[in-house]
Amino acid sequence: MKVLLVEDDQFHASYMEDVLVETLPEVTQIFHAVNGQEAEREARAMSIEAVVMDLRMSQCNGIEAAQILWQERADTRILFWSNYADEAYLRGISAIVPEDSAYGYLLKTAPRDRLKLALRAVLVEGQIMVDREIHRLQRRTSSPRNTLDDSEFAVLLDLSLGLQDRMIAERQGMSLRTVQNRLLSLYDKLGVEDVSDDETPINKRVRALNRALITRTLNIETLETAEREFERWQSSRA
Amino acid sequence: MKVLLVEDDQFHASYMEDVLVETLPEVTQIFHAVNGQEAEREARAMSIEAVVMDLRMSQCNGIEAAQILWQERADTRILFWSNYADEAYLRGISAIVPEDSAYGYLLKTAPRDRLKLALRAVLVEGQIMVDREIHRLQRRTSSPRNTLDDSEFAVLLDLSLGLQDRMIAERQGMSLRTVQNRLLSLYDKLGVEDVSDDETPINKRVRALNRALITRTLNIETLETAEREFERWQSSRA
DNA sequence: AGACCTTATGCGGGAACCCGCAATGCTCTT
DNA sequence: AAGAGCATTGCGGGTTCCCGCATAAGGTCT
Repeated sequence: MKVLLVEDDQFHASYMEDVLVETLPEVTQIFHAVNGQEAEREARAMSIEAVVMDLRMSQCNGIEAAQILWQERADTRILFWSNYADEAYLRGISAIVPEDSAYGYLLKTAPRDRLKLALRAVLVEGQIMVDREIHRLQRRTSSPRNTLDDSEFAVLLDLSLGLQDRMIAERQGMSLRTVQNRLLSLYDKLGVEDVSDDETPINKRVRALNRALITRTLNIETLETAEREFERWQSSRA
Repeated sequence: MKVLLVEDDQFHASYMEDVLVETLPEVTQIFHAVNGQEAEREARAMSIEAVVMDLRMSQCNGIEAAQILWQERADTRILFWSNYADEAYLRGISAIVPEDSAYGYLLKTAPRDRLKLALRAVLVEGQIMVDREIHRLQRRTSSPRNTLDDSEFAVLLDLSLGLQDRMIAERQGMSLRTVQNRLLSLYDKLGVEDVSDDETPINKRVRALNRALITRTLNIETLETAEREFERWQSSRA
């Protein structure tokens, strides 16, 4: 089995390589890439079917890279391996994972044993495996039922790009007023108060983006990805 | 000399420890911390005068930790050591560095030789040293003269918190209209177009925050820090 | 079936925002 | 000293935003 390791931190890369050879005797070759473009080239040239992917890299981020890999062959098995337990990453991944593909999401702070287990489960057995830390995070209830549903999240993405209500409505196929209702529930779930302590009114749109970032519902990579998707959508109609 | 190493990634920590003992025979003891609170305690208990500090950590971030250390003893020598060349970090540091303190900013991708040099220059010789990669970034000219001056940056921070014009004016001691002028130049420098390609008007405030994040003028840690500062400011008047 | 709840949508108004126009005051040059 | 240039501030108007109120459609429970 050939494995592609996409990781721009040399220490983490060599650690992972070490664990790979120790854990999986099935592995015959390990290829390297330090960003998304390289990963794409390598995977195509070497017909890779198992990948370990860092999420935060310079250039193209891990989620977009994974999307390209899965477009080319949907049965690619990918273990995402990240420093951060951002809800944004998990949402990004579940938005692009093909029907019955194998993938996993593990934190870099996971102990060696759990890493070994995840490597075998995902890359060899083709299972789906998500680090408990991350799963727990998704179900958190810091404020009452603050889990965003898909349409709310889509509106949040559009908002974060700076789109106005009218454009969001057009893009989401909603009426103007519905978009505004979504925004209302977004403000609620993100904990956007209409006034701060000291009777200071705030700009809710900006505040919503701020809160989404601080709670890790969004992160900067998400914004970049959303931007590119918006441009594609915009050019695909005219 | 006692050195405190603040770093939550074990690989990077052991690498740094390795380089430290190899490079600086002056070092007698190396203490460890994995976040800002620990760093504060250790530094106080051990009367530390030289620190190597990661910037992105869970809990308290590196810049706030440094601020506390410098408040307790202004002659502490700190080498910041980060994965990311965000302008936001550099601004955050230069905003809190005391008069003639020694500090440095180095990327983790820097080669071992440059790291050794920086360690000696900052921790032993008390010089100031900023990685060329970062310095270059600060002077970038992707769009014409897009370097924000201090007052523009302050307004950007307030905007990113979701403050309205009136409140920004009060906090910055400007008139309402002046704040709006600052916003105008912010929109200009951040490349906020009034319309996208396809005649799609946008929400400039949100767009400004979006652009600031994508260009790394701000990052999420900056937002968190700004939030705490705003709360302090707000409670210190009433 | 009828009461009830949730969701989508329309309407209207008050507040905030964006920004052109213009007046004032400061600095710098000639 | 006069004029050019820039920052600061006020005013006014057009637009967007936020949201209460009201209506309609569709689902659920008794």
